Amino acid sequence: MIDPKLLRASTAEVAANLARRGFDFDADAYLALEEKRKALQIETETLKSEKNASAKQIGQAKARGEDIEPLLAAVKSFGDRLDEAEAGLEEVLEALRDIELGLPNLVADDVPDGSSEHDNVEVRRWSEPAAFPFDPRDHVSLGADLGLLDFDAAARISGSRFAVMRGGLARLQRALVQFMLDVHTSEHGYQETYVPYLVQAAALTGTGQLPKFEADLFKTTDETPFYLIPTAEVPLTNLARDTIFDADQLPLRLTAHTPCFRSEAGSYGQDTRGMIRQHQFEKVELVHLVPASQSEAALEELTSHAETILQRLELPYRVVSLCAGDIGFGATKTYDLEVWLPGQNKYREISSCSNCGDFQARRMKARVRNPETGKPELIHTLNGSGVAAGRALIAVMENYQQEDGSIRVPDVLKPWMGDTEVIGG
RNA sequence: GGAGAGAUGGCUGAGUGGUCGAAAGCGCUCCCCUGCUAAGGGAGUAUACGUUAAUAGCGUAUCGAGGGUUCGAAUCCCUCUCUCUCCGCCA
Repeated sequence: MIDPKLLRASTAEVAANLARRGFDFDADAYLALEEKRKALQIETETLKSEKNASAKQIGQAKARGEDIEPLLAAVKSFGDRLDEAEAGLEEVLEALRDIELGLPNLVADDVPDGSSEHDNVEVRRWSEPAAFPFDPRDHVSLGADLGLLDFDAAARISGSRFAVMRGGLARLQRALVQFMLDVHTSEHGYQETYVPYLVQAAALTGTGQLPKFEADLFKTTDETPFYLIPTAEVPLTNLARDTIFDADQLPLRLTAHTPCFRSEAGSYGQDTRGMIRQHQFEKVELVHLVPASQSEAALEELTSHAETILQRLELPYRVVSLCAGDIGFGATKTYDLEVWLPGQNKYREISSCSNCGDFQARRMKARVRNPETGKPELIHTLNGSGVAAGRALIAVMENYQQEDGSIRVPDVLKPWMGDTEVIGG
């Protein structure tokens, strides 16, 4: 959520910032509502104040043993007026809340202009795509020939956009997860965390997936439904919900390996081949909870932590700074890591690292006590994939493939692969 | 799933319809006293929102959550959530 005070005081500036995203904010409608809110709130609170004073007088009179009948009569008329004012106020507040929850975060000043992914700016590149002495194949073809990646079986069980993996390939994904968790916990100072995969709507509202992106989520049909997490960002970041941290508890670095579930509504026709875009995939997530002053530096660090994984795996990648038009709803600035996929002959997103500023913290009331003033202040939250295991698996398959269709096991994964040095072949 | 008990401020814990945002103690902050330490005395010590130039005043809300009764609810009624104990079941 954008700071309501800022929204109120600097409506035009906020609208201009949101316009960089291509978001059309109806400032006039908002301001009209806000004016109504102000009038109604003042009226309501004044009436309540009068009512409270009257009730207090009655109590005092009664304590003195006086006749309270005349006072009672005088107070009767308050009820209806107050009910009416309160109902009106509630309606306006709800409308305002809908608007506020639907507004994306402000983008940072150093976010490049642009309207789509084509305008994203490459920040740096690591390593170079290897030259293959043969025509590199994509992971679908490799996996099928190995007999270890089976979309047909998945389709019989669950439908499209699911995968079944077997043997060395399934193990390779597990190795990737283990490797990533170990690096982040032992070298980057993250606390390994186990979290629920089913969450309440409030958690998703806290991180910003709701109310706007319900269609992208899987949801149970209970009266109070559970939602399947689309990313561990949701439970990890919500660990800060409704809490006031002591200054010395921050910064907090959390990591978790979870499956992620996405209905991918609106993605039909995109990446239908293979394992790039699935309803269910594995991911190691990184989350930082930091005091406001530290979030810019934290984004650089978090991004470098994700980069470390790709470097150790010796996978060529590039870092792009997302342009204003491509940046996610809750983020104020985002770096995407794009890994080289020889089978597709292009870079594809494998991690997205975002600074959400206080946008999520405000929604979930996550605060830290300022040691100097003693007052609670909103924290800043960051998240990033460190990295997506499914896509990392694809990247390893395609970058480590050999002419006979077998796949070499990257050196750093060997501790989890037993005697297996090559899958297939 | 069944039975019972409970949920109050940073913590402990009082409060069963009326100056209760809430006693008392602990903790914390400041001041005084004081060779040091210990002890002692005094004052202060929630959050959010609104109004405002203001983290000054003033107002509103908050005693697990949501509804209700009442002029007035931490206190009465209803629904829900969570925690604890016992039983059952289970990985």
